[in-house]
Parts: sequence; structure tokens; C-alpha cells
Amino acid sequence: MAPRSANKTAAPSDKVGMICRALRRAIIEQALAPGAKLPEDSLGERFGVSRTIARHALGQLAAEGLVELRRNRIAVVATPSWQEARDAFDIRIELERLVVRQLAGKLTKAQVAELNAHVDAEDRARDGSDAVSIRLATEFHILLANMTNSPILVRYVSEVAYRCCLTLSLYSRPHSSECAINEHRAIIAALVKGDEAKVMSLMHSHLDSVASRALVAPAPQRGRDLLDILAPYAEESEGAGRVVKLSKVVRAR
Amino acid sequence: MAPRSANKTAAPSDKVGMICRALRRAIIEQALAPGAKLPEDSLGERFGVSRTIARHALGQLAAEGLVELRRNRIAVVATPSWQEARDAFDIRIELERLVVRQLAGKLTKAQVAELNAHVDAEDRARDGSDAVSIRLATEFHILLANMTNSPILVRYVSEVAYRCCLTLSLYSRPHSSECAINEHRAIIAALVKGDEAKVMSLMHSHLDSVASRALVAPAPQRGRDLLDILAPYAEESEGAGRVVKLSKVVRAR
DNA sequence: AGCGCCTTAATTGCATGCAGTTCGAGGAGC
DNA sequence: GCTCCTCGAACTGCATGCAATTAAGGCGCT
Repeated sequence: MAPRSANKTAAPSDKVGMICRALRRAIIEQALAPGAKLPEDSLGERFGVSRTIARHALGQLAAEGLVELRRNRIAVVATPSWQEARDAFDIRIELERLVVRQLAGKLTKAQVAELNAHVDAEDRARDGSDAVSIRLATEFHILLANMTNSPILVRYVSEVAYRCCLTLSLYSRPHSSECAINEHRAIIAALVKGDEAKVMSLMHSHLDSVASRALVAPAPQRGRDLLDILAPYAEESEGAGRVVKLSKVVRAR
Repeated sequence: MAPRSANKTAAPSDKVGMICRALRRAIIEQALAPGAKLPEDSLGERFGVSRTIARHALGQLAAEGLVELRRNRIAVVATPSWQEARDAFDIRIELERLVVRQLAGKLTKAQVAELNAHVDAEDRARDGSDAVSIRLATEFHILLANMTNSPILVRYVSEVAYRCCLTLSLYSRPHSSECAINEHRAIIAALVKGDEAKVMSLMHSHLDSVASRALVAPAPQRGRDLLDILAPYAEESEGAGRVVKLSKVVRAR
């Protein structure tokens, strides 16, 4: 039962695939924050390929919604609106309910072990950086999806999970992810027990709580602009109480 | 309420987008059957662009699952397995239930009119080619998704609907699509009435019936190979009862 | 005749070059 | 000092060229 059933659809040599994976990871670990610029040249240079390849990878990522491509403009890491975040979570809930419904009571011992191992890893990472915790939590869900052996489902769950991850980094506060870990354990238990209804409602409430923990309010209304983020710092700037050159900052973004 | 809220994620100039749209349409209308070869050169020539663009379009379509890309090989129209078809329909059901749940009782008059006009068009097309009927039926669902104003949902529903359309062309028989049209009308009515539960179950059974009408049995087991398709014709070939040059045919595929 | 090997034409993978557009810094004007 | 405008650098859009791989037809062999 090889867990390697990934994407059949990705044959563009895999230089492209490699860059995609690298960027995806950088994005969800917030090494690349939303809005970060991704010039083709730099990417190509960084990964030792030509612009052509970098460009192709960006296209791929754009199709997944992680990157925003505007004509004649530098590609940037996507900055989903609050509404889009909400939508993504709604879709995610349905898709993942489907996942666990298919999986309930059908997991092999090896698969259960793999899941447990992953959650253990999540546990161990609690002391480390938030970024890694978030990534692992996301990957738990993808691991689950993988076990359905449905490439389409895997692709959609992955995509939407990454997207949600991205929005979490935008709208959520410091993060108390311990509970998520317990919820993951509970889901595994219910899956093993094979109680379809139970595991579906567990997954539902799990994602719901993640979403609401993160998306409590459309706080930074339109989210993206630095204005809100910089507000607290404005007072401390060397000048008078006046807020510094906002127009400049806005354009800088 | 401009229905133009399509994809923010598609800015690669739109030469790419145009080719994608053309190919998608050709595929779902079965002008391009599953397995059909799609050489970059020919595509580029046909659309008056260079291979670079054609290639990019193919990549896009591959990400959507309509095209299969194998390293160093000519791209072909995807040939989903029966299992993949089943999976696609499962996902589609969940996504479209989400669509109508969001839409129930929230349609504007203009939107209702648009939907009715579309179904009328479906009705009118009943005499025409099957291909057009199928496309219109698919587009009804996409039109519905569009009205949610959720770009992500639109994208996923579109993708999965196209995929399903592709599999229908593979596994389904002549087609009795009249019932589908009535079902579409029933869905509109329930949406207007605003009965969430009703419309969700309607959509569920609608898609379910489409799926089971098409996917009755995993008849051509692993589907793709010409062997099964050619079996009935083998007898009639000019030679003895012997099946003709199988090895050659297999390679030809 | 049928089957397999080998040569050649087709096709992809990738990089690079050129033209057009955008970005951003610096200077003129208020 | 602040804003607006202008111009050079940076970047993208796209086509084309070259090397590597595959697909296909022709040859001799059985």
C-alpha cells in the first residue's frame, strides 16, 4: 500500500515541480509573506533554471491560488480577502468531510501508525517555530486525503488546505495549536472506530474551530494594507505624533 | 451585480486563456476525444502563437485534469479511469450542494431570468448535436456556481464539472438528457422558493442520477484501452475469427 | 508473410534574445 | 517641503534556436 499515489498530472519534468514545492513550503511557512514579490529572474537564478521554468512554476502556483499573476507585473504571493478565506474554509469543510467519510473504518494498521507518527511530530514541534507547527498541521490533513487514493480529492484538499494556511498567516493571532493536536488525535480514534457520523462531525467542528479561531472578525477590513500593521509603530517614529508619509508606504506595498 | 467575477488568477495575457477555453470546449464537445494527441507545434500554429504559449496552455489544462502530460511525450486529452470518474462525481456532489445551499432564496430576479434563459437554450438544443446538449448542461451548473460570487468555488465546480463531462463522453451511452432539463428547472424553482434542504437534496439526486445513468457499471473495466472497444468489431474483420494484430493496436493507442 | 532492429523525422525541454510595459528614483514646479 | 513629471532600470510577454528524447517507417531476418 504505497502512499505514493500523488499527482499523475505533474510531468513537466519536475524542475517545475520542485520549484513549486519549494515555493509552496516557503509560502505556508511564511518565509514568503503574502504580497512578497516573486520576479521570474530571481527565482530562476535561485533555483538554477531559466526564467521559462520559473515562469511555468508561477503559473502553476497561480492556478492553485497561492500566487497572484497580473499582466506585465511582478508575481506576488497571494493575499486572499477575508471573504475568500471564509469561502475556502467552507469548501474545505465539505471536502474533508468527504475524506473522512471514505476513510472511516477502512484504515490499515500501517496507515494508523503513519497518522499517529505524524501527530507525534506535530507534538514535538510545539516548541519550535510556529511556522513549522502550522505546516505540520496542514500536512496532517493532506496525509489523510492521500489515504483515500483519490488523486482528485488529494489535489483539491491540498490546494484548499494550503490556501487556508495562507489565510491563517494573514488573519490569525499568535496561535494556540495544542488543541488542534488533540483534535487530530480524536479524529484518528474515530476513524479507527469506524463511526462515520462521528468522524464527520469531528472533522467539521475541528475545521470550524480552526476557522473561527482565525477568522474571528474581518478585523483588518481589507486586510492587506500595511497601514493597520504599522499603526502601532507610528507613535514611536522620530518625528512628531504625526503618522509618517502614508502615501509612500502604501505605494511601497 | 456584474456576473463578471471570473478568475482573478488568470492574467497570463489571455492568449493562453483563449487557447485553454477553446481546447476545453473542444474536449467537452468531444471534438477532441480522450486520448487525442495535442502536439505543441500544431496547437501553436492553429492558434497563431508560438509553442511557448501552447505549452503553457497545456500545462494549465493538465492542472485541471483535462489533459495528460507525460515527460517528453505528446500531450493527450485525459482518459480518466472509471474510479476517477466516480471520485469526481462524489466531489462534485458535495461542491454543488454547497453552491445551492449558498444560493437558496438569495437569487435576484435577473439571475433567475438568466438561469431560465439558459435552460430554454438547453431545451432548444435538444434537436441539435449531443455534444452541444452536454456542454450546455454542464454550463448550467457553472452558471449556478458563478452566482455564488466565490471565485474558489467557481473554479472547483467548473473543473470538476468539465472533468465529469469528459468522463461522460467516455462511459455513457447515447444520452437521454431531457430529464436533466426538467431537473434543472426543478432546481431553479426550489432555489427561488428558498428551501435549502429541498434544493440540496434535489441537486444531490440530480447529480446522482446523471452519474449512475452514465457510470452504471465499470463496463470497460480499465476503460481506456481500445481492446474492449474494438472487441465487437473483431468478428467482422475480413480475416478469420482471429482478433487482429493486438500488439499493433495497443501501441497505437 | 510476420517480427524485430535501426535509421530518420517529429516533438519536447529548456535557454536566450528582443520588444513592450511597469517600477521607482530623481529633478522641476508649486 | 510636498507633489507631479520624467527617464532609466527592471521586468514581463513572447518567439525562436539547439540539444535530447521519442515516435515511426523501412530494412533485413526468420
